Amino acid sequence: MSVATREVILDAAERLFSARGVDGVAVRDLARELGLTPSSLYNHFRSKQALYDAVLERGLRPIADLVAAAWHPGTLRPDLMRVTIDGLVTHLAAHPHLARLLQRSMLEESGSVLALIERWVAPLYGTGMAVIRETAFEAGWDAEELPHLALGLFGVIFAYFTNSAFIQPLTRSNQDPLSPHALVVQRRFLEKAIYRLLGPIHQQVRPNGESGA
Amino acid sequence: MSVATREVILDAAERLFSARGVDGVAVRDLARELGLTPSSLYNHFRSKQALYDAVLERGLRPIADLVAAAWHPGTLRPDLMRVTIDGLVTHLAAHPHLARLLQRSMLEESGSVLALIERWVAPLYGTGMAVIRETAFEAGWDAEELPHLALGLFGVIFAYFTNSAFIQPLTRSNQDPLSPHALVVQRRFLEKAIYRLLGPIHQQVRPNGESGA
Amino acid sequence: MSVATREVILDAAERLFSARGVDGVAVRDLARELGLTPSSLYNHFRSKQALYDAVLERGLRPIADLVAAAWHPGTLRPDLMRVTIDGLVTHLAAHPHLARLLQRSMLEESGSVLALIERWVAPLYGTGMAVIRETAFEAGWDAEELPHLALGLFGVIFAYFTNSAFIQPLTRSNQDPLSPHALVVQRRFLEKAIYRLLGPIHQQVRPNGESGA
Amino acid sequence: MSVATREVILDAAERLFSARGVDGVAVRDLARELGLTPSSLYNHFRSKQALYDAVLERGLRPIADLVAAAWHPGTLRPDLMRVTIDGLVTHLAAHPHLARLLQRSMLEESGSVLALIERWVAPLYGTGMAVIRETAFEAGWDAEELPHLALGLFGVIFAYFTNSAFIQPLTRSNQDPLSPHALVVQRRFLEKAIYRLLGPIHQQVRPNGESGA
DNA sequence: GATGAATGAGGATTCATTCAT
DNA sequence: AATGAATGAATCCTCATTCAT
Repeated sequence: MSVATREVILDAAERLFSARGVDGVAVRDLARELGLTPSSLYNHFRSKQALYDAVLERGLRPIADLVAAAWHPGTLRPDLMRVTIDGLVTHLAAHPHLARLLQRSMLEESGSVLALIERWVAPLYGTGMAVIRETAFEAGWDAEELPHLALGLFGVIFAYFTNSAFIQPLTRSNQDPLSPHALVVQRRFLEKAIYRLLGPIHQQVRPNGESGA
Repeated sequence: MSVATREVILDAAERLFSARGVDGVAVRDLARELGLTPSSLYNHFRSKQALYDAVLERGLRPIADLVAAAWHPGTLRPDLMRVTIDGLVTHLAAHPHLARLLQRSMLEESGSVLALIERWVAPLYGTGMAVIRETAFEAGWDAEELPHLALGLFGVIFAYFTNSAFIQPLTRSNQDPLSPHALVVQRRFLEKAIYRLLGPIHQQVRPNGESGA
Repeated sequence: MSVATREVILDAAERLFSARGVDGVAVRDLARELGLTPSSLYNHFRSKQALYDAVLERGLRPIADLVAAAWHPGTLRPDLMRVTIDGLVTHLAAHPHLARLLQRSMLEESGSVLALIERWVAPLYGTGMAVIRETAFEAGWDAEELPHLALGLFGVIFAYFTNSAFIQPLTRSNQDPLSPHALVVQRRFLEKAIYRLLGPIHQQVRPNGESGA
Repeated sequence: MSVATREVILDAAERLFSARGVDGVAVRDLARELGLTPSSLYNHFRSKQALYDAVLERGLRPIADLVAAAWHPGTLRPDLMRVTIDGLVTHLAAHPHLARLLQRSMLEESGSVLALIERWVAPLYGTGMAVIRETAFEAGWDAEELPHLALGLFGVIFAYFTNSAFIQPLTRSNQDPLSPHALVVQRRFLEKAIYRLLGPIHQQVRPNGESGA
């Protein structure tokens, strides 16, 4: 029973934190959302910060796992990449608050987030870089460009989920950015985009006119 | 004198707001940083919110201008794109807090940010979409993919400046992500990446095996 | 079994209350110290206040008894005094928290402490005054000085146990103020001091130069 | 003006803290007593603890000064002792809360009080011990008894002011323990008592029968 | 322009206590 | 006897803002 309650609390917290930030959510609000008093909440989590940590951990661990699964020591097959991307999109769509939560935490500067770096993002970044390192050279990237490429890929992949809710009012279409169709398009877009960024150059023409051959 | 003071205040506010968010910065902190009392600050700005608006306006207007300049009604020359990217990178590097400030504001949900959308990001998004619309079709993108592409491009371009400070501790190199050399690399990376995403497909092979013709 | 549990609880409560005061000890702390939950504690004591009362009663009753034993209606033999002092020192040394607990309760102003006054300290004070009254006149004290003398004696006798823990860091010696030797010295000191204060003046010279004769 | 306000606040705080302890006084109560809101109080003192520290400092410094004045390097004239005692009684009577405040602080265990020990009580204790050391030997005290004597003297001197308010309901007389007459008596009592404890033994008979010669 | 003082509206957290199990 | 969950009342403190000087 306890674990269920915990999950319910984490759900609400994830939703509110991702929407308004940790500081933007009063424990009172969270409690009201749960039909509890603030004091009762403190019987489940020692502090708002601890609750935030738990939310981050629960949300980020699957992402880290997902990315980690893409890396099989020795053999990195390119088709694994697509599977990973697909999994990622599916996960982010299933947990619509996650991307914003992650971006928020990356903007914070509290000591707790530094711990988060160590625990969750570091392995994620490490794996990502390993994947990139094995693919990027024959895709025409220089060694010193790799960290930039990594951040760029992060941007391409996450920006949609992080910012589409914000952008939506600007587009004429009133489409839900997480509708099945929108997700199909996003998945297709991501595959194409990442292939262009990480795939072999073949006869691709470099922007500054050098031929890829 | 007044205008100089105003700029000094805006500088400090931009730095603090980008680092800790609007809610994370107490007027007290800001005043202390400026060697003033909170009361004195109110001689310059009617409210904290007004100060935040001014910071956003001062920071975002050049970006909007920059992008707007890339769009000459009728003729969209591809070389303008590179100039625009260059200008953008230069501007973001010169105002290292801007990207974080923008991302923060895109995550907020206050009514004031909705106003911001109308005033700054909407034209920016409009222009961006116009540019994309003229380039993307012969680059092999479908119409319904364009909004996804727009967000993706936003991600590629801004992610470096938004998150590099966060990522830096993870990389072994103790390089300043805003050092001249790092900026050269980022500029080069961005040009290549955007060309890959927006340039003509020529004989590029599509990821799912369809020929580009 | 019940009585043993009760004693264990009272022991812990006495220790914590004397160290941090009633308000300074959360029921939670007390429970944790006992390996219980706060709720469980309430199976043993109706309220924190009731627990405090019990602690005071258990701690102060022996003192009251001790002092009461010194007074045999009619004959108050001076050697009984020394026995009483000895017993008091022994008791305070055996219950190192008692003196602080008593001093704390004398500083409080809650209604409950007023009840405590009636029940425990009043007879103690009464007996003490009776003893003093029978001894002090031929020791050279005036009638109106007697209450002052009573408080002075209380101070001499209890100050060591109340404050030695606080003073100890100031003394160079790292001696435990409750070590057997320290107690021997304290006992000797107290006997001498009380004899000087309550003993016959004989040829003692008064401070202002009047001869005692 | 500011300094006056500060004094007013410290006065009220001293009164309340001494009566109910730091934890027993809500900032709200203190503010109400001053005709302020709690927030306003925080414009004058950074925290309740800082206010408490200031109260202790203001209250204890004169005592430390007083005792320090009794010690003239080299010559310690016994008549200075009486002057010191007189001054102490006068000061404690003029600041009726001080003794309770001091006793309270000696019972606390917070880190702040440890700092207090270093700053105020340590020199006080040092000077006291120096005085005692020069007087006590020919008064018949052994070296190892001196710390006990010091605490005993502390008890004799302070107990009246610390506990008289508590004891008063027990005495029949409804006399104010701080009335001028009561203070005269207390002063006389203290002089006699201290002379008995610290004066030369002459032909005094030791309690255990040893002759003083 | 600058500032000290005041304040109302929160906001996180603690705590003693209850009650159903 | 023990306990997990719930809670109302407090408590300390922060903060944006105002206003008289």
